[in-house]
Amino acid sequence: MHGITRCDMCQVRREGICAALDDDARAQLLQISRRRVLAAHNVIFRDGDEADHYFSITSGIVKLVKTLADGHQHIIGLVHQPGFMGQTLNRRHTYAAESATGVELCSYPRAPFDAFLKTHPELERQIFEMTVRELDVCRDWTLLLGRKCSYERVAGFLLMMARRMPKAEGQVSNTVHFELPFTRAEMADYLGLTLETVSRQFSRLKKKRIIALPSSRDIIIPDIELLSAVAQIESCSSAFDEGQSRAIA
Amino acid sequence: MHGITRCDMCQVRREGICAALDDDARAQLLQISRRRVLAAHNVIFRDGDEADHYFSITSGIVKLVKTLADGHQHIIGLVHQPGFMGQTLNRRHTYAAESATGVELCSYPRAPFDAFLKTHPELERQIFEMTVRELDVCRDWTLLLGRKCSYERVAGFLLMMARRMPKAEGQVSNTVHFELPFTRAEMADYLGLTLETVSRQFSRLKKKRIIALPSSRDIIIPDIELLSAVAQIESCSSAFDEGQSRAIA
DNA sequence: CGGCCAGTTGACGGACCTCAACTGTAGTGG
DNA sequence: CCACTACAGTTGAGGTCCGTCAACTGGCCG
Repeated sequence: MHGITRCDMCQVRREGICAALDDDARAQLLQISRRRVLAAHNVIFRDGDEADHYFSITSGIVKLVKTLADGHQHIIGLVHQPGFMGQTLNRRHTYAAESATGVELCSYPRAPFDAFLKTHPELERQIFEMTVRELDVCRDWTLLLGRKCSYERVAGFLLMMARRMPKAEGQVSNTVHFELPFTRAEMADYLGLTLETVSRQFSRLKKKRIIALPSSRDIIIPDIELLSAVAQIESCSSAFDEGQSRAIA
Repeated sequence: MHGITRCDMCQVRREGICAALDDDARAQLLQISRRRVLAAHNVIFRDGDEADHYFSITSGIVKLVKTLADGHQHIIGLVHQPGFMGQTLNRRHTYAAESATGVELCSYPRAPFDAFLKTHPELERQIFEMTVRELDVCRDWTLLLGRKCSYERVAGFLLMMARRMPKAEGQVSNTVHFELPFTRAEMADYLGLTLETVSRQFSRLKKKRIIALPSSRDIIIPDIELLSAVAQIESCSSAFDEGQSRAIA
């Protein structure tokens, strides 16, 4: 009836918000959507902008950023594909969003999307569930920021990235290999550290052979279980024992 | 038809989840709800428990707590009245909930509540909005934990508490007076600090006359704007200049 | 009174920040 | 081809904020 739409090519049409919709509803939503393809480091919206659009991330990673008065940035969240942004009760955004990698997204003007939501409770349900998941992730992050030392934070970050990497077919090995789409400074802004500290912890992880770094963005994790153990250490000093881990007092 | 129900006495029936419901629907929901009244420091659910109930907090404050392997606790969130808990996609809770103050709540078994939700999208919408708000709060908290020094964190915490205090009738002054329902250790667990550091920052705030402490739990904030300024400082060292604040380089 | 707990304060050390120098890589243009 | 620049990243030296350990105070209750 509609012929081929861009939805048919979409990587995430069986995930994300569209997973909740049947073909008809998706075609209807398509009417009010606008496709955007962004290179890395482009602004999607700014802190203080009118929150007049919703966004469905179909490819890539988006940074949610607060800029402090002294110019420092803090990344309060990452939205990976398939993701959704724009749920807020405020009239204006309280943080900025920019593409961390190349990003593809569908944007929806607020008013017609809200109207569509009213007639499609299954979509609202889906967005609700995605929001609940984000809240869980955010709460876990407060634990990392509040209670972990720099070594554990960096390990935790790499672990999160590794777990989000699509597994190769029939992948069973513990080895993960991926390219980091972030600078040391960006990771620092996310981890509540400085870029120097992040770099030092990379060096430490490398020295202990928990990761290998063919180049600075090229991460090989020989054994993800090992990395996971490092990320969960709860006594900071034990991270500094070479080899044996000390019992916790 | 039903005569007087306990909902008629409820402080928050015009807020929280019940605000979304008309009298009939509320009466219906009442059928599956169970009222619980808890003193401070009682467990509502434990980390790892089956997530088989939802909870609507009608009075008091609930702590969401993760216990680490070394016995330390971290408070990942507070739920104030009117609040809602239990939205999770996991079969089991990933943190514990316990009353921080005296708490009154309505609990709803998961299955019938979910069924009720299906027929009352306005309630789902309400819970969704409350979840979005919590996500916003949680993201702001990551900024505090990731980028603020102990002085700012304690100020930020007091500011949050002060803002949640119900204003007296026609209150226009900048003065706020309330009783803290937390020990220094609990605040430390929330702020990612130690109880000693929290205590030191209380002393500092007191010495600078930003707060007054008739007793250790009795907080008087003479000028909330002043406290707000302290909480938003973005250069840590400037917090230590007595009197003048240094320009940020 | 004595025990217990919350809270305060001090001394000290360590993890992380700041400042700085240096390396490596990529892009530009003579 | 080789400066020259620009930027990401690494590494070191030194200072400081905060955690650890400890002693002390004050209130409460049996």
